[in-house]
Amino acid sequence: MEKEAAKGIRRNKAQTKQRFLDAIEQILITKGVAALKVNDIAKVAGLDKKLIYKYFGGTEQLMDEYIRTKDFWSNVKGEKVPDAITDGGHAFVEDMLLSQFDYVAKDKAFQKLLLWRLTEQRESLKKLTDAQEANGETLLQSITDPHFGGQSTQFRSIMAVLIAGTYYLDLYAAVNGSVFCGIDLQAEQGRNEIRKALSFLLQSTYKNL
Amino acid sequence: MEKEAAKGIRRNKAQTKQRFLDAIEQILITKGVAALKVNDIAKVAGLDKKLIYKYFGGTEQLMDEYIRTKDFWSNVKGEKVPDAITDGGHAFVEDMLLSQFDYVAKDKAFQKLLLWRLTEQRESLKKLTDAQEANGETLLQSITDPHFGGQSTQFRSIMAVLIAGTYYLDLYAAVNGSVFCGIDLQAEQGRNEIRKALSFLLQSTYKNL
DNA sequence: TATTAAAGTCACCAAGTGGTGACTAATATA
DNA sequence: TATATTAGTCACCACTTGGTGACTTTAATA
Repeated sequence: MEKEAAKGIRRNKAQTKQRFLDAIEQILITKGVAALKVNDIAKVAGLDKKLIYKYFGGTEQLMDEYIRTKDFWSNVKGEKVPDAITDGGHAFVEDMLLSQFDYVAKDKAFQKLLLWRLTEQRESLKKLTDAQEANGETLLQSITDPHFGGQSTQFRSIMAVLIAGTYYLDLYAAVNGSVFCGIDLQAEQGRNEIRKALSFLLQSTYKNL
Repeated sequence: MEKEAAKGIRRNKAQTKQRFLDAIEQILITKGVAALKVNDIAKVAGLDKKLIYKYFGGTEQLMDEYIRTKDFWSNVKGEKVPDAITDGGHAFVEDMLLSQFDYVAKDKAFQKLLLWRLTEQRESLKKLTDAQEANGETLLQSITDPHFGGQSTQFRSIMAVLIAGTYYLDLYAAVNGSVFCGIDLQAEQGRNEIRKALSFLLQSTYKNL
């Protein structure tokens, strides 16, 4: 019983597993976490739910595998650390912050993941969080900590506020009337105001901290 | 059939309705929105679910009434606008921001409401949002707009980022390992760093904008 | 005290939920 | 080609879900 190495044949375990993972994402995006039920997942995947138990062990494990296998780093990947940093990472951090603001706005699945993480404790989500933290820690240590020295913790707190701010605003914009503090978060003009605010706050930090 | 004016008697419609509303809050706090099911609500309230349909029309309406009747303004109420403002509202806004940061951390029910609002579109939640916006608008127009003049929109964007930041950090702290950007959001020390960050960013805004 | 309206209970239903055992169908190898 | 193995289907189960009609119990008032 050799594997067929996933050709486009009728019966293919790997392909079928992927179909379920795709179904998860589709439902997540369109209906949210609460709609992730076995019967519906199978319906969307166009396959029998029995296979979910056979291949993943159950819905929970399927969801975990989705979280584990989804690539959330495409936005960060492009951000290679420049060779020489002369501004304490100002330009780099600003770019990261702004592109994150745009990335989260676009990736509906990632939005749901953020929300999911605020709603439920789940090992696979915790893993994702830890990975994000570890990734950030590396950047902070290599780029900004040296520049801010004794104030590095204060800088981290500021970054926490700014990043948290972009997350919340993107999540808020996706659901509500989207006007927050009088700023229309769905309009390009409003989003530009937020970008300017982020840049301003970061600039002030680099100047005054 | 006169009303008994809600004495502590055995059969009392008003009291019974309140019991259901209390049950909603309890479940919301302990298990989250997803756990708001008719049978469970009735069980927690210690009454028959039929009464939910009789008195409210159904679970949906009961939830709506909970959202409508809960007082979310206790944190803002204390914040009476001072008579004379000479600092462009700096002290007032700072106090508002910091006390909001603490209020949201404490009120578990409000946290769930914030989350709910990011998860689902619901008329009663929209109403709550609109009320918040209207309230904020009044403050912005009377206090900060005059001070910032042509930059008032930019100031609003900054406030949006800062408020959104406190919301997200409080929500995040309530669920996860609670370390965000290397800051421990459950430890008093970490929360103090965030407070300092908020104050610093606001101060910079008042100085440099 | 008898009557009546409302408060509250209970048994029951239909639809949806997660989950499984027994089956059929395809396919790799002996 | 025969056979074992795995992919995939299907019918079915027990339980939970939202929801209701028929009932009993309380208590205000004629």
